[in-house]
Amino acid sequence: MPTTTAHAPAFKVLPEPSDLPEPLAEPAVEELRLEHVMGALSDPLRLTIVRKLLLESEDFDHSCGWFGLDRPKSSLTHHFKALREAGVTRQRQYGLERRSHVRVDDLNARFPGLLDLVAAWTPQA
Amino acid sequence: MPTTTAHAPAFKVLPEPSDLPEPLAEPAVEELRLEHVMGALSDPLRLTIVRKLLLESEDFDHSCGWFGLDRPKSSLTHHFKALREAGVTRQRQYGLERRSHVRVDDLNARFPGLLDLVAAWTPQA
DNA sequence: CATGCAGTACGATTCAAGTCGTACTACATA
DNA sequence: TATGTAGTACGACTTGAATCGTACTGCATG
Repeated sequence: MPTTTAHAPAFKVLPEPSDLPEPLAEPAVEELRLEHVMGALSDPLRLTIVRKLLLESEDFDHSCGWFGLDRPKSSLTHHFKALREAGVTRQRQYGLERRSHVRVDDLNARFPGLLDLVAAWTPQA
Repeated sequence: MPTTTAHAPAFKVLPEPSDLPEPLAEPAVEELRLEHVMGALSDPLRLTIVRKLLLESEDFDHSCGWFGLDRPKSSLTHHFKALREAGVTRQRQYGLERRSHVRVDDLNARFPGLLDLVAAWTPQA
């Protein structure tokens, strides 16, 4: 509690269950819908993102700069949000960066085999 | 076989490789694209159609009336066309009816496991 | 404190998709 | 030949997605 700094309303003093930042808003496992996941994965850029995470992530989260995608930042925000809202990726805020990883366990539990298809995907010639 | 009915301009005298009508235009197996298939399967009505074909078709083609979908005919045309153009279904013209079936072998060859996900899908509560 | 950096927020534009009504074709059959 | 049937074709409308520029926030570091 700050002594009496008139404006400051104690931003995030909730006890954290782990040392990781809280994930951004996302559907719970049981809320995952095949049609939404399919919709998220019907875009080549998003397939590229998810595949790269699956094949090269080495179990780390990655900021959207890591992907080396040649698109304006606001476009990337749009696509990463689409993936998160469909439940394909989880995003956490690490200071300045918002890092993503694929919800592998959740997706394998609900849609077994789906991620294998994404990993095997190759962009159009 | 009519003997010599004056007007008849012999509509389909091409030699048929089998006794089935020719399929309507569709992508070849090697042209199937995951993003297009995903896009076709990102719609609940189309998931309903494909799942019903997978679970209840008994290896027969089915006209679009068979599905009992409560939508205008022109909407159904739209969705069956979307499925066919993505390569999910094959359509053949049987006289008046245009019957559909899922391209099970092609899809299993290119995207193994995908149809299992569709078969396990259930519409939103 | 000024600059740079990672990313969001907002708004504009463009384009595709879903939805449907109406009109039409082609065939079957009463 | 008139009616019904299974479906397409076309056009209109509406909604959502993709695209991007610009402005902004919050933090780090010179």
